[in-house]
Amino acid sequence: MTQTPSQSLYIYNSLSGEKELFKPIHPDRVGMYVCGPTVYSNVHLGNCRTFVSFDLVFRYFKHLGYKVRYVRNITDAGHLENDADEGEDRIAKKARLESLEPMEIVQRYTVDFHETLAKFNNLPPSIEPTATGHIIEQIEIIKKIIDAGFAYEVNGSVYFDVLRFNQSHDYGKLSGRQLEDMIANSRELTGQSEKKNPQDFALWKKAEPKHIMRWPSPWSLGFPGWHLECTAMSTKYLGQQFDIHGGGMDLKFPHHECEIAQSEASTGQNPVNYWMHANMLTLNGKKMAKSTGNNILPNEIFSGNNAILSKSFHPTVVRFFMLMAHYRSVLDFSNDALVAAEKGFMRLMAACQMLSKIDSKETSSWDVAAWRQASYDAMNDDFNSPILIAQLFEAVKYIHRLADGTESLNADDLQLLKESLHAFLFDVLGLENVVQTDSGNKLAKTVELLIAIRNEARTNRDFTTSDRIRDALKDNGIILKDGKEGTEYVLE
RNA sequence: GGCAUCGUGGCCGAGUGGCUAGGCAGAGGUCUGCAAAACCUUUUACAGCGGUUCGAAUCCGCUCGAUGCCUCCA
Repeated sequence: MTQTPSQSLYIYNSLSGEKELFKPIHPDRVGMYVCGPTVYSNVHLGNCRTFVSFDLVFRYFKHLGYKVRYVRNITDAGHLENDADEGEDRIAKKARLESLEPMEIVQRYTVDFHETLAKFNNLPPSIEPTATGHIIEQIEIIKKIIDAGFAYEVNGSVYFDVLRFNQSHDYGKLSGRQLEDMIANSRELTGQSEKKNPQDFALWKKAEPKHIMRWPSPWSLGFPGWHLECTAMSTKYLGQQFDIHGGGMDLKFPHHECEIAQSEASTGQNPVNYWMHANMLTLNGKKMAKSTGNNILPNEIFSGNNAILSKSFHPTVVRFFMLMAHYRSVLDFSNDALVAAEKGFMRLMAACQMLSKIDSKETSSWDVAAWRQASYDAMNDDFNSPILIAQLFEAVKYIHRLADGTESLNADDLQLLKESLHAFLFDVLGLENVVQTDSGNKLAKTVELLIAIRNEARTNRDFTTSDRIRDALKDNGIILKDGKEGTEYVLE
């Protein structure tokens, strides 16, 4: 593989609100943490978009030659239904509703999560820790925060003292909020909270009698707060300071704001150099969310089993559709958009196959290196996959010209084009070539025989026979395409 | 109500001051027995109003509209 061009990668940092030159803490290494799912139900398509977005980031860093440690957690405890004072643990609730052990719920939906992301061709993270596997680490962090004076215990529960923290730190810097505004705008829902202030959040909760997930701690038999697990697991595997922290836009506040507060309170250090937030996938113009029912499941798309869909779609087409938008933009899901994406994707794949049959010439009439650099420039500008894809379609145009001889490439340039295109399509974007010709098996032999018979009939101007073969094959999902090089076929 | 983001041609979706984004659809053409497919060419933009500038989709202000967060959600 040829060397990649010199790179200057810029990342939009949510904390500063600007694109910043990426400088890793350790040369040639990247530490990245992304908030994973709470495994109490099937992942919906909106969830998947976030993980596809960060899979793109992961893949691109790897492609550039970085050694990447990608940590993505599984939240299997501590994520409350509601307000931290009264809410029920999401997993425990689901377990109660389905009469299962909480860990059966966790297992079922963790498996679903992995299977679904694998269909989208997401690479598995380097480490996938669980919240329940890191209770001890979480307790240790709570102790440090208490010792630093930024947390207090009430009736066996421990809360983070946001007001106290804000006196010496900036609570709200990530989400652009002022604590005074939050206080002014908060309405007391109930007067019986044991928290000092509504803005305080739980680090440890004492378990109610009905709460079956519980662990011993210095304060009570209980369970850790949701925000704490990510602080514990990210710093354990990536260090007190690491390069990139990602997650969905909806986690910016309060979840990520609280993570910053917890880290700064316990270590005195800002934990993350680059905060990245992936935007929402909408359906009917509204955010997909489990709680509102405004969502669509990946399997419904793969099977076409949903009223808004006209047909089924391959996972890689859905991935391509997602990557046609920038990760920081809201993307609206629709059948029409998917159909358009699919057609474009197929054209890309067809050109890719065409390229393998092209021969090199003495000279090059097209500057492949410049095209390649423009493609890298797109990705280096905050992972701008839509621009990269536009570049790939530019390459498609030239591949067609190479095929009909109006442009030419010498052997080196042709090789560079093949390697680059392949790398961008399959390594960086993580697409899969799903164009099926099925060559070599029994079906292929049969179809090729029928094509031969049909072409004999066409030569003899026996169009009744030739059309009969074409129509019959079409009825069985085999489409014939008559081209200059002969007749090819694709499976529907 | 507060904070933030956004409003681009029939649809999706890039683009932070001047140079064709791209895809899909539409139109014309090439090829073909016909069709499909493929390929080539091509039309329709920048929510509204005002301002800054030689010049704005791009900067500023206002208006209208949409979305996200402010309670759990990627």
